[in-house]
Amino acid sequence: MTEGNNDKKVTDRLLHGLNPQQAEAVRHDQGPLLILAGAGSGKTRVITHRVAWLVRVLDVRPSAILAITFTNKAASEMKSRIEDLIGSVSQYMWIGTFHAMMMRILRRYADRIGYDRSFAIIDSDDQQKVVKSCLADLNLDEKTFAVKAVHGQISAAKNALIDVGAYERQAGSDFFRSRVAQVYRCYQAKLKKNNSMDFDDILVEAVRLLESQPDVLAEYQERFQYVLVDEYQDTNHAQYRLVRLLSERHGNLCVVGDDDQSIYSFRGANIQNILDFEKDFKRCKVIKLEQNYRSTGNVLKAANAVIRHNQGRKKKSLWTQSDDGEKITFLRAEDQNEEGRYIAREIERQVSRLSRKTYRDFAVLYRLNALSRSVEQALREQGIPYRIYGGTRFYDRKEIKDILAYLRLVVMPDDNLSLERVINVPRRGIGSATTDMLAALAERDGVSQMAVCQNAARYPELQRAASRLTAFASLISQLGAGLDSGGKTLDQYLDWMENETGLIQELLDQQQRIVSGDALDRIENLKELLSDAVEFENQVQRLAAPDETLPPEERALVPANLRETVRAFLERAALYTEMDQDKDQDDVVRLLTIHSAKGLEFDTVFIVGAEEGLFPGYRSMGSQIEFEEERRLAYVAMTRARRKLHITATRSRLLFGQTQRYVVSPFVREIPDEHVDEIGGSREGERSMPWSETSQSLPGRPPIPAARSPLADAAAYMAPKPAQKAASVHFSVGDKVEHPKFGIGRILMAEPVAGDAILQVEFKGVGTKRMLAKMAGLTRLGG
DNA sequence: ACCACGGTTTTTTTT
DNA sequence: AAACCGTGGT
Ligand SMILES: Nc1ncnc2c1ncn2[C@@H]1O[C@H](COP(=O)(O)OP(=O)(O)OP(=O)(O)O)[C@@H](O)[C@H]1O
Repeated sequence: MTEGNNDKKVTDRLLHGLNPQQAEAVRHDQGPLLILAGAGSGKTRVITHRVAWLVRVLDVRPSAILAITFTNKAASEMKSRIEDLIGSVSQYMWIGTFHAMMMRILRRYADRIGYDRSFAIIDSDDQQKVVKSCLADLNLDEKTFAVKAVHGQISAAKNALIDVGAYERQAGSDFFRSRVAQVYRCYQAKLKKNNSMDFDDILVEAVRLLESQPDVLAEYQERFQYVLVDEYQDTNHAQYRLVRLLSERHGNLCVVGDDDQSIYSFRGANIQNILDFEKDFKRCKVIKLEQNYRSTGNVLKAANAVIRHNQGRKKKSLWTQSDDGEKITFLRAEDQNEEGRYIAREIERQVSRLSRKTYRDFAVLYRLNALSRSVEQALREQGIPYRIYGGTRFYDRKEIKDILAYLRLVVMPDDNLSLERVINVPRRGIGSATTDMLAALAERDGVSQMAVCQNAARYPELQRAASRLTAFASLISQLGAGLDSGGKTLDQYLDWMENETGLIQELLDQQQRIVSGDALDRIENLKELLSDAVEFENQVQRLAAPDETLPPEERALVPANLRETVRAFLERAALYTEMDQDKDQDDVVRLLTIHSAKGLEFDTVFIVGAEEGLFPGYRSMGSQIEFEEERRLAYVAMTRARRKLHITATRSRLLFGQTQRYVVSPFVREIPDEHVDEIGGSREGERSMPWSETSQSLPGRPPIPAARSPLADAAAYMAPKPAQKAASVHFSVGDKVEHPKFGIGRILMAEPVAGDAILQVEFKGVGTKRMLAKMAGLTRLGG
């Protein structure tokens, strides 16, 4: 098949908006291809167009294409761009993260390597718990063997594809490592017994599956004629192995990346993967892209000047056609409050001006999540809508994890980890003595803990606790019945469950006793999960629509009933972050770490906390390797800006409970003077300038906190907030109501919460109760 | 079994 | 500063 056979219009369209090097990369046909290029040079665009080209011009079957992205968000963007280019046949392609793609394979074949195909993915929280219980089993002291450190070792080993046996051999008689090896062994055994994998296992077990099952390997090797990997500089060894395996048959592997943007070594990413690609894949073609389309001159030249200080990188000469644009503004602020106020004021100024900027044009980037606090506060005071990404994922909040654990328990009753999580949440009088016994009995009889609960009466050891355990087991089966009884949507089911389990009631009680100030937030989060479920079901329905021409193999993965929808929902909760579901059109300022900003771009970027010790972090300052990774991080941060870059540093900062004095980050000092305007002091040394000189260019003393605007309040929400169904709750204080259980009562208080309302109702002869209006089953009595 | 208290520890970055 | 852990009283 040659290009000549095809309509010139099609080829023109697919090459439109590409420079000659990009076009060359797109048109490349057989054999390995490395696209090595600096920031903003259109690498991602090349992958997208190349995929379209393969299908439209080279007549490659869409299902023969595997495209790996770094985040789920990047995957959905790529999907929709490709769909724009070639239409809905793009549905047949595999586009996603390594983890998401390997899950597809594992869901089909995990039984070949000793898992049930419905295995669960455990999150880092559960990972820690398992490590802890292994440490306890092995009588290892958590002081000497810090849970995080041990888990870090295990995770690193997995990323490097070192299995338990190999780790044991390597550890030899080394005191620490040999014990870690024991924990590693125990940890894997426990996961397997619980039919679970952790995040790393998704890759490791996929490798093991492919390497041990020749027919499975052959199937996918045959299938994937073309494999493309974006952000290749941040792949780890397991991912490298997967790429090799999957592309081996056809040899059409295209990887795209920038060694200067390798910033995930803490997660096992190996920059050598991209540096050695030419050696690794013989007859490899290398294309460099050198024109930057993203940033204005000053931004780009400054970033180039900084990254040039790194040793052992592949030299690139990035240039741009666009003019120099505005200089970078560097602010030396007195402290974090002034830094925050500067940002808030600057954003407000740009938005209210005629510069036609909107909030979504701005992003604030930082090295540590902890730095978001002060910025957040300043934005809130100015009434600027914003959203924070990172930190604790929405799905990782305690209350969300609790309800998800119930959900998992309903579809997989044998999941001991989930059972342990919720058996006493809310309080059911099942304490550690009972749970320990429960675990021991399950272990002894080789059954799941749920099975023991179901037959608790038959275990004399359980004594009086037996009835509580049976009650718990019947709660779960009752929840299961609700799942299969039909007629419910996912969000309705979740809503029902949140009440049935007593989780909501517990939070209501907590709120009443003012024990926990965030009980209300938690209720809101639980309600937010319902919105999330609505959105998820909509997506599922779109996929399941009869006009979607999915291949049978893929269609089998689309949930056909509520039970399957629940499984899919759980899987998404394990794999997705709020960033992945981000609606770009939401008009809010974005606050995120530099790591999570990789691959994104914004009109105006603020980099905060540019102080030595923070950025670069003091830990990295002893090692050249780590110091250079910090510099790459600076490079990534700077190159996110399209038009304007602000960098701020404080003289002293309150962080982690102490105020410390800081000097300006060396990376800032590496920017040539001609690209920078300084405010508030020099980037050099500590010649502390008299503050009064510049103070008029900055906001005055802290303003009296502005009334919190509703806009800001809504935006302070971490997760996207789709329109909630209009609450069908019109109760107001003083209404007379009837409750199915408590009888007649009067409403003392009504407080709106996330599309619902918390009611405080006084019932005759029963007392005061708190309940959520929608689920309470109240009827208003005509007065 | 649960809760309150006090002392200790934490802090990179995340698919 | 805030989150976490273990302890001892109820
Ligand atoms: N040939 C082109 N003409 C005009 N604009 C382009 C061209 N190629 C890419 N761009 C634009 O340049 C910007 C950066 O592109 P892209 O995100 O693909 O770069 P990248 O190399 O993946 O960047 P990074 O490595 O920094 O994530 C995008 O806004 C894209 O639309």
